[in-house]
Amino acid sequence: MPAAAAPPLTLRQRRRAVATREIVEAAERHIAGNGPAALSLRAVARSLGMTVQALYHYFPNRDALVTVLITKAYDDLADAVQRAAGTAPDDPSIPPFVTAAEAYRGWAIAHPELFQLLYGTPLRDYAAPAEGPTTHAMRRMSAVFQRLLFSGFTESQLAAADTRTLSPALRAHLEALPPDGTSALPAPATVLMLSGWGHMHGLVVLEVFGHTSFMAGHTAEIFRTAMRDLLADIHRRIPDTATAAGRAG
Amino acid sequence: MPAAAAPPLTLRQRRRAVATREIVEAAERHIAGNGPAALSLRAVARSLGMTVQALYHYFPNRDALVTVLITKAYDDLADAVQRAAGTAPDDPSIPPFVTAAEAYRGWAIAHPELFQLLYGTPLRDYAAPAEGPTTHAMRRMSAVFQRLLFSGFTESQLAAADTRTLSPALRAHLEALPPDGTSALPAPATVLMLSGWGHMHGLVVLEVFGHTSFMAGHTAEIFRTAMRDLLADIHRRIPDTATAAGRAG
DNA sequence: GTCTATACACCGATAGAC
DNA sequence: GTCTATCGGTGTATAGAC
Repeated sequence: MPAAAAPPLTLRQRRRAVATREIVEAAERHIAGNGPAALSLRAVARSLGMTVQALYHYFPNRDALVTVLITKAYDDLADAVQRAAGTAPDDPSIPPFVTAAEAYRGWAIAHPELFQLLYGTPLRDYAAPAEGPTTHAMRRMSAVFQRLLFSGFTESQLAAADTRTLSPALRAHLEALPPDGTSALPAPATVLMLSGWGHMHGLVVLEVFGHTSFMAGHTAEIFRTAMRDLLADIHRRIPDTATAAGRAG
Repeated sequence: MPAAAAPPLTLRQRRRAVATREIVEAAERHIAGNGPAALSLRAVARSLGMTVQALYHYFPNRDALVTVLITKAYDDLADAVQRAAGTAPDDPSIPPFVTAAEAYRGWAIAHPELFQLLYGTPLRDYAAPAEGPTTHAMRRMSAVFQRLLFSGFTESQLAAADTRTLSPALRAHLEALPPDGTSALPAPATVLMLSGWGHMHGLVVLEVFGHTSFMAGHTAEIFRTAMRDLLADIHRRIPDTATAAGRAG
């Protein structure tokens, strides 16, 4: 064989990458079918026609696989939100923020078990790696929503947003946070966004976890209504200035 | 359920009731220490110094125990909210609704594992009995919040609340719901309450499940601020009797 | 890299002796 | 009512053959 380095290591690595991907996909299928709590290396191996021990060659333990799955799910969700935020809605009367929020809800409903993996009861005996890549996906979503909620307002407008008086400690804490978007957000705006995040997330969580079954097929309409109101309420709390385009209507 | 006037119990029945109560309490301790997913009859038996088979004499299977635990947790939570709603706040500037919402949050933080049992990922292989007593506790909380949000407004005011236009189907569905409080709620008010429930619940869920750790010790203040704003936003959407016109912005 | 085999823990549930 | 014994299943993880 020609000694000239056609790197066999690369081939190896590629085979390994393919196998790893297949394992992850099988794990996702298993979660989708049986819920996050039922995830086990045995089950994944079974569904691939392998034995458990083969998997240990790709993942040192169950936690490593779970970490990959959580990271991927966070990224999928952030992708869905970001994509929706960049797509012009069919109905021009629907604000882009509402479209993005509906993408959040839509992803959760389309992948309820993955959503549970992210936002449900933490997995037993699973310790998430500190400061993992989940933070990265969170920041991406945060940046998107930040833009959709606050673009068009100046920093001084946002700083004057009508939240209740914030304690100096809270204000200091908020202003010391690393910025998610391009620039740091004034403390009142951060509070508004946090509250709005809770609002959006809460409605989705209640629905996905089955606590709004009495609302039958009307949850989409309620969600849209709530998100439009949320947006309006946040904007109402941001004062107009002479130069700012009027938003009321 | 409170030990109100009950028919005389035989000694056997009383012993059995005591034993049952001890089992439930042990199960609660185990959940509090290890999370809902770790609940098993074996573990409970161990912590009581019994064998598993003894437990089967009190509960036909694991699901029966879980159902009792869930029911009790719902009732505890509803009790906490109801009690707070009936207590005058120390600070008169805090609306009773905010006090009740803080009781909801407080209970969740004090009993995070029980809160997970109620609102987290559904337990694997557990099928909740249809229309169980959980509905009862939900109705109680609903009635409390309904009163705290809407008392002082007439039904016609509530009917004119400024939600976006609701589809006839949704409106019909909402008005056909069995009333939680003393009287049926007009459709727009129900939408506002549902949205508010999601808002409150979402902030609590994010905190209890560890997604707001970056807010350190400031979550209480943020929650209070958000709940005051929530209340104000709902009230702003309910027209005054004098001027029944909707507001534009 | 993948296999068999194994060790050791856990679980729900049942049968039958006392 | 409580016990021992047992069945059949889950899981994580390791050792060693090929």
